[in-house]
Amino acid sequence: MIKVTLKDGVVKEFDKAVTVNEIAKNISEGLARNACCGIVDGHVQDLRFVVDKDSEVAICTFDDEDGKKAFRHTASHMMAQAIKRLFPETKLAIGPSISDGFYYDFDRETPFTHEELEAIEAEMKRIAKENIELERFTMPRDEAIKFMKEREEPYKVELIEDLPEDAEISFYQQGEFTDLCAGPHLLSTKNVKAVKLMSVAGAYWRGSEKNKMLSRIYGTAYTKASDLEAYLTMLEEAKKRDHRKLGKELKLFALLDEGQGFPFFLPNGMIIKNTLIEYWREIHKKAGYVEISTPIILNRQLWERSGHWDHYKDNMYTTSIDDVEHSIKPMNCPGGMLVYKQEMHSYRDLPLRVGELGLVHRHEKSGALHGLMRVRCFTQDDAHIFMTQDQIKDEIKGVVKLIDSVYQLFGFKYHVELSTKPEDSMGSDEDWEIATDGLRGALEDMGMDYVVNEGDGAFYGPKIDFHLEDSIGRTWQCGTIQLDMQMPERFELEYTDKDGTKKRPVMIHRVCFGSIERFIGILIEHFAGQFPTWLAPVQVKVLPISEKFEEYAKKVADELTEAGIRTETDYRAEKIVYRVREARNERVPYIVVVGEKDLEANKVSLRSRVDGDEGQKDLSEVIARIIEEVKTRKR
RNA sequence: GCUGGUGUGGCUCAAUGGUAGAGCACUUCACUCGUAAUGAAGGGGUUGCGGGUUCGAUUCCCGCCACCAGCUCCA
Repeated sequence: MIKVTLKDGVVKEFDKAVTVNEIAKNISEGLARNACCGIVDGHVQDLRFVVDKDSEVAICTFDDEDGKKAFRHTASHMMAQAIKRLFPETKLAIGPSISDGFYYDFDRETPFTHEELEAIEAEMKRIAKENIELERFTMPRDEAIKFMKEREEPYKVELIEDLPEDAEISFYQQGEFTDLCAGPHLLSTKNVKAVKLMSVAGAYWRGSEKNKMLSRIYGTAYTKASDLEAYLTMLEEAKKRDHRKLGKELKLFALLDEGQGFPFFLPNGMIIKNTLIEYWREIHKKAGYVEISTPIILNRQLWERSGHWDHYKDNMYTTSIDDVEHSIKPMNCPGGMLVYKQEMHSYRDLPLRVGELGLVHRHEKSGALHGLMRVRCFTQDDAHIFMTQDQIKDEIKGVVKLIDSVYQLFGFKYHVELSTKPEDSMGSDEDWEIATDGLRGALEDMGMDYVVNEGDGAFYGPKIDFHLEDSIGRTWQCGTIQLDMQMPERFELEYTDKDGTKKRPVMIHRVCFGSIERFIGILIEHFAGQFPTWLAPVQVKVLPISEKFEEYAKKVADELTEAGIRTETDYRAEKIVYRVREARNERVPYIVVVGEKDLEANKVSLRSRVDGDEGQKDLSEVIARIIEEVKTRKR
């Protein structure tokens, strides 16, 4: 039973909770006329809905996604209201709620300064204090256009003009401010007090590069000041896990001016990269893959044949060899095709799974570069699977399982997207349908959750993408499975079927890590630099208490190294606390300290990253433990 | 590529229209130590690059470059 205070003060009880969006839908269908949601007095996390026609009430909480959206959407309107008060000449574009807050796009002669942002925030707080009620009303399309023309809001006029001619256009009004909006909103501005404007950035009108760039202000809002504080603290914490910061601190990789977007791997980073590759080879061998390596530079003719030249040449690096134009590979597939064509294939050979750790180069726009996440040269853990049409589903399932097992190992959360035929594509609609159905069918069979990304496929086929999160919740595409019926056609790939006729195989392009560089970036942020023992660049650090025990420390370190454990020593004439501190800052999983009492007992003192000081142990026990962790790839 | 912001020793940051300073790190010396910073001394910067204004620019102005946030893009 839910008690709700209605707008007119009447308390009603309901046994059914309905979400904000359901109500909003009712409104758009004309079933209800006025809907807002608000915060029930005394329970700031409860939002309420009032529908004035027949007093239907729906309730949701701020913890609901819908409730958060309504709350932050109102905050966004309040920001627009504040800006109209302070800078009346500003033109309004659009302002929705987003996952961690809201934004609003504005058109103004001069960009917003930091000081202006503070003034806007202060004005928003004033608007909250004024406790302004929000009212929804509608008018026919032509009236709505007139209304916004009078107010000199060209962007709003354009938005309304794009709506159907017979549409009833809804508006939300709060005091002197009225905005074109589908809602829903809070009942009043009064509870939107914990507001913070985060940043100003450019954003194209309607998301198109061809349009004018507007000023976008990002902000966030919470029902409680303490929640806002917690959010800001979380962001601060996340910054400490940034792979670019940790990459430098832990000496994993470097990004230098001498090669913008071309990462350098330092010895520590190289251990992680090589260890990942070792793991990759192991699981692929088990899954029935063979491995090849194809050249980095191949001639232009090949790229014309694959279609990459037509679709992608602006992003390819080119060079000339003996007056013949060549390109550095942006993808491995054409090389893979040529390898397939090296011999005749029987249906008995299929599916043929061919892996390649290929270094590819792509000219990404300078503004798109981001640490290891988006670079201009990276290693794809690629593979091409050649198969018959009736093997499609099983092969896709096999790859999905393989990718899932990789992500499980690290404890990654991920989401899956199915991307369909883009505008600029090759191949027949029929081929695309077969391919898309194959991918969708595999996902459905496996009961996987996925979102459909219309028109976002590769030019040669649809794809399933796996997205992983970084420390502040941005997601990056890592794994991908692409089904391709075009390349086999273009390269005239064949196999001999049971009846002796030549048939065309279907192929899958797929990666698990995606880019090893990006994957390492995600790993660094996920583990905050505290890699599982099997990946840690240094697994054990041996520290003698003082110079007197250096000899014993050396003996211990030698034994650890002999057992295949990555061991470092620190014999510097620094205090033991100092050297322990450094080893901890380096995120070394195990620290072994040796002094007088250890020497006497022929033992070592162990500190593990997980359990802290563990006291004296036999060295053989420590070795066995680390080896077991490495073997099982314990997290 | 676009919009905005930032740019000072290896790192984190301070200062100023009169040619730069701290901590950490590094080197040396002393301490010989029991689980997150022992002390002292020393070396290290053409203040991102190029112009302009000025008697004088690291500081003010312009251009470029790089980085950061977002947008666009990501076959």
